[in-house]
Amino acid sequence: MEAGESPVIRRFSRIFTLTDDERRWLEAVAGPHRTSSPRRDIIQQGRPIPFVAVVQDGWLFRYKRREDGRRQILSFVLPGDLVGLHRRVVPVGGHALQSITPTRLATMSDTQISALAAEQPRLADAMFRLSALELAMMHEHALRLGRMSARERVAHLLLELWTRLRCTGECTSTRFFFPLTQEMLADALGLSVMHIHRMLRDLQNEELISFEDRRLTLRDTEALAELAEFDPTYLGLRRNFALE
Amino acid sequence: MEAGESPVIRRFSRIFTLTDDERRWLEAVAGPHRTSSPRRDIIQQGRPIPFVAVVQDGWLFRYKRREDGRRQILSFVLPGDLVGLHRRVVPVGGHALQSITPTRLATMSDTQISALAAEQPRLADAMFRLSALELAMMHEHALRLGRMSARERVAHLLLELWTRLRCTGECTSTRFFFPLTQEMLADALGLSVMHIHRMLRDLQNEELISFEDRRLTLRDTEALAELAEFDPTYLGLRRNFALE
DNA sequence: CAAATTGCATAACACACGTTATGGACAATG
DNA sequence: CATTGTCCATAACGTGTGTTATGCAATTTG
Repeated sequence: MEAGESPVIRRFSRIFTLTDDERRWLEAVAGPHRTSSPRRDIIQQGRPIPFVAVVQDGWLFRYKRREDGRRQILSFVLPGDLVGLHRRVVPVGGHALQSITPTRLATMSDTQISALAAEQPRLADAMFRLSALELAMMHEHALRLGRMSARERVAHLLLELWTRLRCTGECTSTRFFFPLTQEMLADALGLSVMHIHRMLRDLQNEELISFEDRRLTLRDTEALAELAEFDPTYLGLRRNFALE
Repeated sequence: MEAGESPVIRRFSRIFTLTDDERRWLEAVAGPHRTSSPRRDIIQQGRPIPFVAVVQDGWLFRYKRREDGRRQILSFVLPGDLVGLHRRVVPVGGHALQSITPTRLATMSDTQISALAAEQPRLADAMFRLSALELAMMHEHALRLGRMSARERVAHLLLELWTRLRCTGECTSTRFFFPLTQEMLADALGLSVMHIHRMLRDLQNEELISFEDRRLTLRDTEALAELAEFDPTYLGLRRNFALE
């Protein structure tokens, strides 16, 4: 895995070894780039999905909002992830997509997408696999929300984010840039801001994690993984990937 | 929508009008049928996905189990639903599939699946749409688990099941066969059995629902929908489908 | 046909987590 | 450069939901 490659290529490289042709195709597919400042709704709930794109840079999240204002964050979207993939079959999205940091998306035209299956069947498979992975992450998210304690939920989510970042080379140690607010964590994990705060304080006091600046350090990944029963196989990685 | 048709055909008919050719293809695609008695694991967590199939009859659910024995039910699988769709790209499943009632599955061969895109592009699209729907239901499930009260969760799930059953013609009134135990509801909704019991008792006392035999009656669907902010558009149906 | 298990029910008690209130550091804004 | 808002922090208190115990009818099992 070379430095300087786009996150998509690093992402696909995890699935299989890319041929030069496929590599070129992936580099060429990126249509016009769309940039966005932080805290902008890029796709709105109940509105048409405007494009298919690959995240080149930045963090985002998908969320649903209830009439009374309560918000549920469904998933975090990191560099190398795809958005809007279901545009062709479900033109109107049931959830919104919001940027957390400044972001850069590489859009893909509808014609490129529909030509994919015929021209690059292995890449089409890889995309299918990525969308299967998205479902698998939602399954794990349901497990977190339904059957984990607050403490476990926090630890589990932090480990998932760390693992996904390492998977595309966005992170190479146990410290990484962490732009999520406590409110976002609360809305992702089905908890109150107060309680997220308590859990983060506890984990810090126990020296399992620490914050400096806007950076998070996982000080004892094994203890965290045991605490949360974290097993990254659902991310399409082998069991001990997190402990390398 | 005619009686006696297989649930798959009724399901696909909701998406678009099937040609005679497509109808024949769908009827022919059903390979060997697999039947199962209640409470059997048909697919096991961490084991290869043995086949792709359409549910012809019966209720099932997908679930994950934690090391300490706690269980999270991810989704309920009803007649007309597809299972094992990701087999080709993710051979090992991250969750199990269990039958609730006696079930009948119509399996589809791998060659049929891979020929689908070329031979029946509209059916392939419909399947893609069904898998997008599965993701949308997981999103709604996350919303239930993370940001609804126990009372709302119960009402919302009952309405979802009712709507899905009506969608394939399994149910035509507000009363339907309901094989879920309180334990299953608890494990689906992230609650304790005791609390599910409390909520069901309350809803019964308020005459919003009632049970006779193993049949559930929704006595006031509008009140339930308002209570739970239920809006079936995420099921690919128009907003007021539930109130027809 | 016993025996064991499952599903449902009621009650008392416990606690994990939510709510509300308040303040301070910092960043964004006019 | 005030001003406003955001994010984080600490504290006291309230409650929705979990836990444990127990019984009984219906079902499954040997």
